[in-house]
Amino acid sequence: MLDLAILGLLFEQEMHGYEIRRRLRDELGLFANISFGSLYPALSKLERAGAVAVTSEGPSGAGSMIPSTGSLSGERAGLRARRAAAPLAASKRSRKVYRITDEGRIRFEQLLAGEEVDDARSFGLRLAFARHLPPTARLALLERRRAQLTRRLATDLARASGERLDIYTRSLVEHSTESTEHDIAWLDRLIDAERQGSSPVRSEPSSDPRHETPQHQTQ
Amino acid sequence: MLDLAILGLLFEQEMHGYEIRRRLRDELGLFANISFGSLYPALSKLERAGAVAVTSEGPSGAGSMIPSTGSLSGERAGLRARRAAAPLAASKRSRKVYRITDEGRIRFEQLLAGEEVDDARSFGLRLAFARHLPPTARLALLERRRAQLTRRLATDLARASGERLDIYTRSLVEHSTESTEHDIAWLDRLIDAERQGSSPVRSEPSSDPRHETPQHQTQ
DNA sequence: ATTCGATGTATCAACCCGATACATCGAAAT
DNA sequence: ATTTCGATGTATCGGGTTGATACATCGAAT
Repeated sequence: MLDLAILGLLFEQEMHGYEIRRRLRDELGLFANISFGSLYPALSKLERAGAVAVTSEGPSGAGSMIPSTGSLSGERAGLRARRAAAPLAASKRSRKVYRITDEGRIRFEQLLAGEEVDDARSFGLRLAFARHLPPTARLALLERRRAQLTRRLATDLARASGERLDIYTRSLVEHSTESTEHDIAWLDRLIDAERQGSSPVRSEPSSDPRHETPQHQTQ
Repeated sequence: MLDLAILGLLFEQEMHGYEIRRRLRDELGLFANISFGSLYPALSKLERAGAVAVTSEGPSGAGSMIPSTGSLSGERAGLRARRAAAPLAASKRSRKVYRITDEGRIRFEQLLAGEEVDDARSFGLRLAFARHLPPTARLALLERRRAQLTRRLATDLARASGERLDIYTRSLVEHSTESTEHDIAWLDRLIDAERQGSSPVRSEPSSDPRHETPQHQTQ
C-alpha cells in the first residue's frame, strides 16, 4: 500500500505531494520512482477518507511561525535556494500542503501493524517506519519476514537442484537463492539486535550512556 | 512485459494457460504467482495480434494430431457428456492449447532484444531466455543491466552516507547497498564467462571440446 | 532574452494483482 | 457409496500501479 508511505511521511511533518515523492526517492529509496499517477489519486482518496487534510498554503514555514520546521527543513531549503536572496517570501505557486489527521494516525498504525507482509517493498516500508512500532510488534514483523524468506528459500533450493535448466536460468536461480540467504542473515542480525536491545533494561545507566545518539527518537 | 514470458515458453513447446502459469512459478521462479487476471487477457491479446494461435485440443501430444472431427465444434457440449470416448487422450476438459506463430517468434525476438531493461523482473526474464539471443546481444544485455545497477549503487551510497536516518532505515539502506554490490559481482562473473566462452574460436578443437554439455540447446 | 531544467498538480490508457466464479476430475474421507 | 476436498482449467471484475503526457511557474544558465 502506498497509503502507508504517505501517512508515514506526513506523520513526521506536513508536506505536499511532490515533496512526498522526493523523500520517498531520496531518503527511503523505496518506491524508487513512485508515479504521480499513483500518488495523487492516493492523496485524494486519503483526503476523502478523512485521513489527511489539505492546508492550502504555507510552503516551508515561510517565517511566520515555527522555529522547529525552519530548522528541520532548513537543510533542504538551503541547498535548493542557497542564494538566500528572499527566503521569506518563497514561492506562491499552486501547491497543496497535506497534514495528517487524528484519524490518519490511527489508520497509519493499523497499516503499520498489519499482517500482510507479502513483498519486499511492503516489508521495507514497514521497516522504515519501525520506530513507530512497539518492540513486540517490531520483533514480530522481522520474524514474519524471516519465515517468508525461509519458505521461499526452500522452493528456490528445490528448483535449483531438481530441474534441468540451461546455464542462464540456473545462474539466475542460484543467484536468487544466494540473495535470499543474504536477506535471511541480515534479518537474523536485526532480530538479534532487537532482542539484545529490548530486554536489558539499562543495568548500568551511569557508565556508558548512549554514545550512539540516534537522531530521530520518537519514543 | 508478460508477453515475453508467454512467448518464450511457447517458443519451446505448445501448452495451455494453466501450464504456462505453472512453469513460470515452478521452473523460472519469476512472476512468482502470476495472476490469471493477467495471464488470460494477455493470451487473448496475443491471439488477437496473431502472435499465438489456439489449437483447441491435444494435451501432451498423445498420439499425433488427430483431427477429432466433431469435437471441434462441440468442445463445450462434449465435455459434459463424453466419458469413455478417448481413454488414451486422458482428460477431455475445456482447455485451449496455445501455439506460437511465425509472427509470434518475430515478436518474441523483438521483445527479447528490446532496450527497456528497467526492473529486476524484466532483466531476469530476459536472462532466462538469453540462450535465444546471439552472443553479442547477450553481452549487451548483461552490461546494460550492470550499468543500471552501478547507477543505483551510486545513489544508494549517497543516501547511506549523507542523510541522518534512524537505525532501521539505515540498516535497510545499507542492506540494499550490499545487495546491489552482490548483484554487480554476479553480473561481472556472468560477463566474464560470456567473454571467455564466445571470443576463443575453438583454437584446439580436438583437445577439450566443450565438456559442459548444456541440456537445452535450441540452436 | 530565451532556453532549459526543476518544481508542482493532474489525468489517461494499459497493465497487473487479488479475489471471485464456474466447472471438471481424482482421490481420500465418512 | 456418497460426500468432501484439492488440483486442474478458463474467465471476469475492481482496484491499484505505471509510464506518458499535459499544463504551469520559477530559477538559472546560455
